[in-house]
Amino acid sequence: MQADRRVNEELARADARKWHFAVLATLDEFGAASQAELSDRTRIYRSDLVAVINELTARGQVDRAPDPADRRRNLITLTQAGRRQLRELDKVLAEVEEEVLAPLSPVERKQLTDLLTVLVEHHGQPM
Amino acid sequence: MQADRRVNEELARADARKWHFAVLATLDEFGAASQAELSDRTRIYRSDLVAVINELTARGQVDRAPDPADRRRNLITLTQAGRRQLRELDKVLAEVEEEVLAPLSPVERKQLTDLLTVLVEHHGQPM
DNA sequence: CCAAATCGTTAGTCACACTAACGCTAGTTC
DNA sequence: GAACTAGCGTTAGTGTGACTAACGATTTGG
Repeated sequence: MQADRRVNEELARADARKWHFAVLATLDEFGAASQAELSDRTRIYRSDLVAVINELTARGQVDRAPDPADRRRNLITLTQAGRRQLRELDKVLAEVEEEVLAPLSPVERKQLTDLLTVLVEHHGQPM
Repeated sequence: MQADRRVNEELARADARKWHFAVLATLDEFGAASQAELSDRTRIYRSDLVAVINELTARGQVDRAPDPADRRRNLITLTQAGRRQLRELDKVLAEVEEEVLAPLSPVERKQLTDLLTVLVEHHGQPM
């Protein structure tokens, strides 16, 4: 919870929240996608995603356009500004991570992430 | 987040939330206390604690009475029903923990809790 | 004795998880 | 090709939890 609070604080200073980061990072990793795909990948409910995409488009960080191949869909695309913001947030989050993990040695950090990775992968989507 | 969701689900089935558990457990560990002390120990804001204590008294799990030694204070006391509920919640949470940590061996579980303990103790209250 | 601090309380904001329902579009079936 | 079904985006609303501001009552320290 304390780590979470620090993350939120620092993201706020960069005019962002966790959801914004999640969407930007997902678009960067998997490329342009519909809102439904983003919802699946980020675990953000499609109802909440609407507002997030609104905010990101208002900041010019993503582009929302109807998908010509399926007119029910919106295609969300990462813009240059979005890519810049993502790099910025990556930096911010790396700093917080360093701060949070400060008391652990490199070996211990690897142990911790390995253990947590096992947990996440074990109970995948459903749980 | 998935573990948190499971915890919330199971607590809800026992007619409780995380805050209720936190207060009951703290009263059990440190004995009767004022709301301000509970706020310090549980990290629940004193403004939110009011409602939690209201709910716990409504369920008969704690008792709220003015402290004769300092009439600004309310003394919160664990009742028998509160102790019973705490034991119940302990059981529920142990089950969820077992479920969450299922893929880890006993040694790995100890590693994980040790690492997390280091983190929590390193950045104590402030952070 | 008076000012400052503490305590409980009320009211309100914000982030995020989650549900229900509606209109639109696409694919399927008869 | 009409009707049904399913998927998509959107709106509105609920509940939990973190956090702030302010107020009346009481206690404490100079």
